[in-house]
Amino acid sequence: MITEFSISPKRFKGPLNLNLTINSGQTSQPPWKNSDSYFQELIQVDSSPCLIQMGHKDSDPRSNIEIRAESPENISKKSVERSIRIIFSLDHDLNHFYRFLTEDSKLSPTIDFCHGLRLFKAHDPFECIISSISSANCSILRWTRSIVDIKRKWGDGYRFNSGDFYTFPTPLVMSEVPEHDLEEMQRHEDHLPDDFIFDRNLQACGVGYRAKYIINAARMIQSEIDLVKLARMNYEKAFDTIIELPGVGPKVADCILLYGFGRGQAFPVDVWIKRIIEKLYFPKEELKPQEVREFGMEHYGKWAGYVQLYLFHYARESGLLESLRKKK
DNA sequence: TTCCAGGTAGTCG
DNA sequence: CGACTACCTGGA
Repeated sequence: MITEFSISPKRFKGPLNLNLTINSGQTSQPPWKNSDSYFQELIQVDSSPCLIQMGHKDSDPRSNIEIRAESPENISKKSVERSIRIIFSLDHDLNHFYRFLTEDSKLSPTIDFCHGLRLFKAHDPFECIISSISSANCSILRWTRSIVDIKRKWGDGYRFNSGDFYTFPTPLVMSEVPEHDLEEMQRHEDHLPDDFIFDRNLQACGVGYRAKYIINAARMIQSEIDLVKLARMNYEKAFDTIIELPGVGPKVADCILLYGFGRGQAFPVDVWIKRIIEKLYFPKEELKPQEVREFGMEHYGKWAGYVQLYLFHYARESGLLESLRKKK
């Protein structure tokens, strides 16, 4: 079944830059496949697989967003639109946010560099959790490639005219994946072909020492940690719960809550955000990551997540990042 | 070749 | 607690 429709920019507040949003390295998921100025990804809509293809008409960010949804099941346009509005944060009022940025002279320069950048939220919270764990101490290029690899190896595949797409595997599937070559080999016991290639294990996806974290996190989500309940908890309770997962420290926990669960008050602090905040607000002193986190949450309130996103992207594009490099 | 990338877990004082 | 360090991997 195929559904096509468009969303007028009049139906959300403020600009949207799809390309910027999708490719800004947010740990919700890897970038969507880009083909011919349209973006594609397989998502779940009403628990059914659905290939989304979307882009601005004539690649003009001010024009309608054109959307095509294809699914083996019957899916309503309304459900598709609801999913897209969530993933691309179309219900967030960026005009309101830009007024907030303008009030702080430290933040106002970010607007020009980030015009239309929105939170790129998870279409699968579990994928976001594993992505965030994989991103720790790792380049964006590498963790995104790992996630794509994981989907191809253990996700459910669907074939469309525009290519093959895969879901992210469930916690149950991930909890049973071999950690490394040795474990993969052991599972085959004694009937191994001579030309056997070890590639259906987690470390072969390039996640390195995080393989152990990922499998154990999947097991905990499978058994004791209920993501549905997590979504209903207040922030600190949810933070205390999710940080119990192996490989999840404060930065990753805040990323999961921001991108995976849409908690805008999250302020994930990595080394760059720490340096940027120090540079802008505390030029004479050095803060601890925890102090930067508290500063961000108190100072930026419900916009903390966006400020983090904008500061990071701004610093990266403006050259501020380079000037802050190697101080350690 | 050596270094570093959007941190975390483990150890030690 | 706070400070310190090892850690997979691959691109520059």
